[in-house]
Amino acid sequence: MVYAAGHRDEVKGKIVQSARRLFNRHGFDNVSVDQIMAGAGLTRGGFYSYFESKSDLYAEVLGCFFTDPEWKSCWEGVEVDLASTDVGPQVVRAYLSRQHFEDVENSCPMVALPSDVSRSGERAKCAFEAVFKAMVSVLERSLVTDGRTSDGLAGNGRGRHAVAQATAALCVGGMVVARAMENRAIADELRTACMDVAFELGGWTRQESAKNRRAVSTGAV
Amino acid sequence: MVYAAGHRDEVKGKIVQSARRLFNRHGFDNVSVDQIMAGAGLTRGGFYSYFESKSDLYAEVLGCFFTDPEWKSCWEGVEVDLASTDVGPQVVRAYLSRQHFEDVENSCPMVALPSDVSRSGERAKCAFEAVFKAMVSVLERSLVTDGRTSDGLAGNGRGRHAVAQATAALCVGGMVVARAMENRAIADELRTACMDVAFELGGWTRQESAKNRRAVSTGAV
DNA sequence: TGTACATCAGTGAACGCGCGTTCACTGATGTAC
DNA sequence: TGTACATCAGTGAACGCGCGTTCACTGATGTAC
Repeated sequence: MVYAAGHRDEVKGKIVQSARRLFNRHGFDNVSVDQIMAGAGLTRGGFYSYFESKSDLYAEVLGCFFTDPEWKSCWEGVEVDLASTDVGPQVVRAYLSRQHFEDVENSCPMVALPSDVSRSGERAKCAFEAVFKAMVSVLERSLVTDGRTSDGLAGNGRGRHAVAQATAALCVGGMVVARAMENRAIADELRTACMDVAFELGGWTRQESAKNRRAVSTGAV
Repeated sequence: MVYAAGHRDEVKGKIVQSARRLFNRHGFDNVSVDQIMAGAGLTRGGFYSYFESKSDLYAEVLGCFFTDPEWKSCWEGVEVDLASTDVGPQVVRAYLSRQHFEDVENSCPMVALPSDVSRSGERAKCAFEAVFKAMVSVLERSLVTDGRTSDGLAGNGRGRHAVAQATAALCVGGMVVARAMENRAIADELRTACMDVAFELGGWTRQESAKNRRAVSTGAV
């Protein structure tokens, strides 16, 4: 054996990570195979011994966000403990954080690539859907519905799931819109507004929410 | 004068509309000048007597959504009466409707092109921001906050604005995510969930909300 | 009225460029004998 | 131990293609005289 076992897997991982960063920043069509391979420390010729085509890589890149059990790649540097009981507020806070807003390269693909995926094929859409389902599932588990059952929204299984879905859509939508605006102050305001409402939807404490608002405006989160 | 006055404006409008449909469907980079001009019944050569470059056209296309005072291009075929007092629920219902979900060509640019815009320059982002501000403004005017002032969210000017911003982000996010998913049933479920929560945020009646749910599931809206 | 000319929106061939993809080759390493 | 060979990850020149952009040209119409 000329190369160590696992060598190919390691190189393939480097290519995927390079592609992930570049796709997040520039979109699928504005990134060339040359750039991806250069980002992995290689040259273009080797690409096709690892992937069938550029589209093939695209699907794999989107999928890797889901297969990563820790979702680390989404919010690198933001601590989220999935085993914690208040994982919901943690996820919302991390998702709508200034860090996630600014770190485009390591962003959640739902924020960086939604319109690209909606124009793509089945594989890309399935990967996107899996990421969204995972987010909804995490939020649903930590929804606080006590005392809110009377409003008919969060009172049963269907309602809990619906509220979790909407909360996830609110987080994704808030970030997507914030990233597409020119005025930074309005983008910050929007993130805060979405965080407040997401906390209300989740039934999480107002203190948490107020803490978030301060954190967003001072840039600490 | 060889051609009638207004001829150039009319032709320019045709090019912009052709570009709008094509950009919405395929994104900026996957549409060629040839295709745009063909869609307007012309050939490529004439393009540069109307626009400085393809990017120039892009900014103009995004801007035209905002300058259109009726937002007709966003929800063609869905009736929204901006003078009506319950314009809020109307906008939410139209925005999250099956028609808007399916009619990609005539879609709101915030749903069809958000990640493209976030990678674009100042002009595109300003146009996007203007569309979002217009939507927030419409929603804010028809928020019902009576009886909700005690919760501290919608009790003052800042709160009303924040709730309107979050409601808009929820509508945009719900549609963006729905379009990027593979499973149509889950996309429908998500639209319904977002509509219910948006109605709750707006303080609009539950009957309206229930009506929406039926409409979504039967495809009537 | 008729002829020559001016105007200008639109045409389509051509240019240069970058991209996705292919493929003959390199060169470092392990193996056979 | 030494020599010839096999393996294969990675290289980089080359191909074909489509794109954005340019430009000399066309042809329909109005105007001058």
